[in-house]
Amino acid sequence: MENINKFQTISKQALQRLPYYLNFLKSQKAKKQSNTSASMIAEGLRLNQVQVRKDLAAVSSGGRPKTGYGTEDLISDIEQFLGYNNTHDAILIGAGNLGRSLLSYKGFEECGMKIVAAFDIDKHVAGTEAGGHPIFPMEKLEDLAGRLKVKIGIIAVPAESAQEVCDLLVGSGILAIWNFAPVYLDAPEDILIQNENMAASLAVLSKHVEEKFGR
Amino acid sequence: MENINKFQTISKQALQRLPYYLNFLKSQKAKKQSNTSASMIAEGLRLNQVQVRKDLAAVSSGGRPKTGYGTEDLISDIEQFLGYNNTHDAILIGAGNLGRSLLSYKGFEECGMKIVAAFDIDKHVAGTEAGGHPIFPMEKLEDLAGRLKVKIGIIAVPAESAQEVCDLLVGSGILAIWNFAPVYLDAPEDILIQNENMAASLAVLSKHVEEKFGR
DNA sequence: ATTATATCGATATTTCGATATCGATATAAT
DNA sequence: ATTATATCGATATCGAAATATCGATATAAT
Repeated sequence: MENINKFQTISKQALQRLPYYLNFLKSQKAKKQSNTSASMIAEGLRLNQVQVRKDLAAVSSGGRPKTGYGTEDLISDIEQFLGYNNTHDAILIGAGNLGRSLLSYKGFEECGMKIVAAFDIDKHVAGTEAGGHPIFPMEKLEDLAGRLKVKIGIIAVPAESAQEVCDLLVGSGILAIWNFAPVYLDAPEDILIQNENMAASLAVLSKHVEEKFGR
Repeated sequence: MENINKFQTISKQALQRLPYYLNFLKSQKAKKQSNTSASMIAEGLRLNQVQVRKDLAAVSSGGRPKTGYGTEDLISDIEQFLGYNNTHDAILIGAGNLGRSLLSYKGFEECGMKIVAAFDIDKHVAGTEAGGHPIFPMEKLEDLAGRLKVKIGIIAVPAESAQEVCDLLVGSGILAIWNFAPVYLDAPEDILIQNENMAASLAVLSKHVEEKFGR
């Protein structure tokens, strides 16, 4: 059936659970489980049944009483919803330690993102390549990003230059930024900034250890 | 039902904002700003004033009307609170692409975490080193982790083996796990699992692009 | 000294996500 | 065919986090 409300809003939290469902569903498929219910996912991932059911309702309408969802159907509904099928191009800025490992990571494409070019301020780095991606000097960014109509930018530069790079990206027509620098980025409201801050995660970890273990 | 920790007076969300405050405060310090108010932080990070004030109240009591907080005092209060001062040892499992770049990342120590050893299932990898850290075979994990009294484990293995590694870590007395595998880990309730799932972040990004741009 | 004001810190309100409840229904069992 | 039940999906409730409001107070300006 058609999803009637195509502008249906799903919460960021729910969105972030979907990849976990996907992973679970794929393991179900590997086990030849042709049907999977919301309750099974909830149990496997130790989540609340209703929460899973609500999340799935936003993505698929193929659920049937007693049997649940067709495993493969649900997989493809989620992938469709997340846009894994039509790949978005991305550019990466900052080919240092982190940048290079992102460039050589092979898992992005199956999540619908393809890094098409990388840029670095360092003239010695520009001209080389990493993970099969060419690295260009920063001066080429605006022109290339515009011509390739790239919509996603990945910031892997040091904290000090992150805002500058952000401005450059916004100026080049980027719609979403994946920010690996540990700073808040100031950008227009319609630009999505997704922060991947290791320090923030670490804060949760070490606080827990402090509390459990005293210091 | 929910195990409320009475000593935990701060939410996970607030905890994750602290590193951003820290970064902002350090840039203030670099600008010779000896005092910083909650309102300044809120404006700089585009957050709600009250939210920042509440977060700060949980970590410091040095705020004064009209002047705000002493920049350096607040920095050290936050660092103290997050445990950046007394370093926790960690071990990393899985010296593949991702694992190796985590091993060579230099920023963890200033956040109070030090990777003391790495492990890998592959006999060819064990015996080598990465980022100045020795890599041991998996068999040595339990013994080493126990003797070194390590409390943090970092999982950087493929999805398939993540649960197995998790069990091993829990058995070795680990208190908190930083999980880079895109799977839900089943562990006792008092073990903290902090998931770092790139696919989840990507989901948010690409959904945004889909919505803004159509296909 | 008096006044104005920026900021803190406490309390109230709102918002939003998580959870509980319950009726509807497709399937399996009898 | 009838009945039992697992599951869906909708609605209601709950709770935590975000935000608004406001009084108290330290500092600066007059």
